[in-house]
Amino acid sequence: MARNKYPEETHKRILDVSTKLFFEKGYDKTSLQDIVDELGGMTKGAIYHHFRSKEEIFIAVMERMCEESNIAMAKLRDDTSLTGKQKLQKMFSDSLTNPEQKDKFAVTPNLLENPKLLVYYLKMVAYTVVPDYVVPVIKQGVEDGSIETDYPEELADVIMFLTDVWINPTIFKLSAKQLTNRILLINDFMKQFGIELISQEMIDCMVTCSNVTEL
Amino acid sequence: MARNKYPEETHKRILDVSTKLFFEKGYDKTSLQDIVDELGGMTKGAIYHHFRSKEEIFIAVMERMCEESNIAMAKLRDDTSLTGKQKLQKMFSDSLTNPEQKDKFAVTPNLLENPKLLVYYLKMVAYTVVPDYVVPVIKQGVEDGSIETDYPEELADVIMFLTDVWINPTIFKLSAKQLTNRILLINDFMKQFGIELISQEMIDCMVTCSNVTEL
DNA sequence: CATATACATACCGACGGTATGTATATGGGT
DNA sequence: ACCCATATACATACCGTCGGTATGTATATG
Repeated sequence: MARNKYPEETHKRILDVSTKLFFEKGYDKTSLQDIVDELGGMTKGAIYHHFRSKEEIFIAVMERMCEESNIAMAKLRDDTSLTGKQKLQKMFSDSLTNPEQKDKFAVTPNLLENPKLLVYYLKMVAYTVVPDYVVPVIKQGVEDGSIETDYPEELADVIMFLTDVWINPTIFKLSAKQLTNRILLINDFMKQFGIELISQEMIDCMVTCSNVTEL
Repeated sequence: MARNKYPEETHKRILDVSTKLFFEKGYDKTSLQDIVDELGGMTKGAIYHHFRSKEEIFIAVMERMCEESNIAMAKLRDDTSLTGKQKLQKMFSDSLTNPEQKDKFAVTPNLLENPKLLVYYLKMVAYTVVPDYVVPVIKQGVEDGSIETDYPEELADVIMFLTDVWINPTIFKLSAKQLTNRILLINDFMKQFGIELISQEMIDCMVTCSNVTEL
């Protein structure tokens, strides 16, 4: 039993199992033995044939997960039929309803108990999503007159920080009421820049869809 | 060589060395052997006599570090000679100039490379500083008329989140210009609630005092 | 002087990672 | 179509280091 015909299947299975465990138990608390056990009848040798380290598995897991949403954001950014403001609103609503990502993060008990994942997420937002997707959209909004600001970079950053981190129930446990209030506060903030990011129906949707702690 | 006369000295030395290493190298990358080596002529037995685990050392390190600033914040909160708004402004300026905390965080290359420390910091802000010190101050501000908001809890949270996390150069690398812009944006935001958190001289002070990356 | 304390020493299983062995799928020559 | 050298896809055995524990021992203390 050596030399499989379809090594890419094995590669994918390792990533699938690792994804599940990293999100369920956290990176630190997932050992390579855990991954081996979950793979069923495969050994550490197989894993280290496909990946050079546990860290490399983690990176591959995260990159595969982000790929899809990044493609979607790039498409939205390059869409020529929408104003900057409309794109920003769509970005926000998409981030709330992206089913695949939500499913994966749903099994994470709390990102604060999964520091490696949290840090990857923060870096991803700050160093990729903001500069590559949000800043261009806001700059477009400034040009087409739908958004008003003297600091497009900083505005992009604070928007993503508030919407992706501060009101993220995967990071901070929030009751439905707390989440609603936070969203209302963000909305007030955004009005300064001519943006109503969130409609009332969206707030209702978020509160019901998100895995908030019930009162 | 057994049974020291002054065990509390040993206890303190372990905390001192651990503090240094946890901030310099990060928690994960600091092994107990590193601590033993840095202690010079002491063994793991000594450490495990004073602490039950590496985790417990970390908690003791962090609690000792936070103790002082928490006492200061409690004093400020219970001061009867200031309005809520004035207290909030002082809290903010104090957090920028607290010398002891700054010294310790200054040696940290980047909190994003020190996930355990970052998470402790986030939890500390969200679950202790905000509810115990900032919310009472804002509620007082609402009562004495110096602050206007319908959501004191959420306002307290977003203020600390923006000022302690978003513009924290220990977490996100920022150039002097980026930091200035972020502060201006926060200031605009705060004006909605009748609060000018930051004066121009404070901005200058922050930018020069903070360990920002120079252009 | 008995005891509790403040350590030192020796040891443990689990961890991430490596070195090496082996069977088979693959591609090139005939 | 067949053979064979080679690269590949693993399995097995092993390594140093990690956090943590069990035990031994000298000394301060009451």
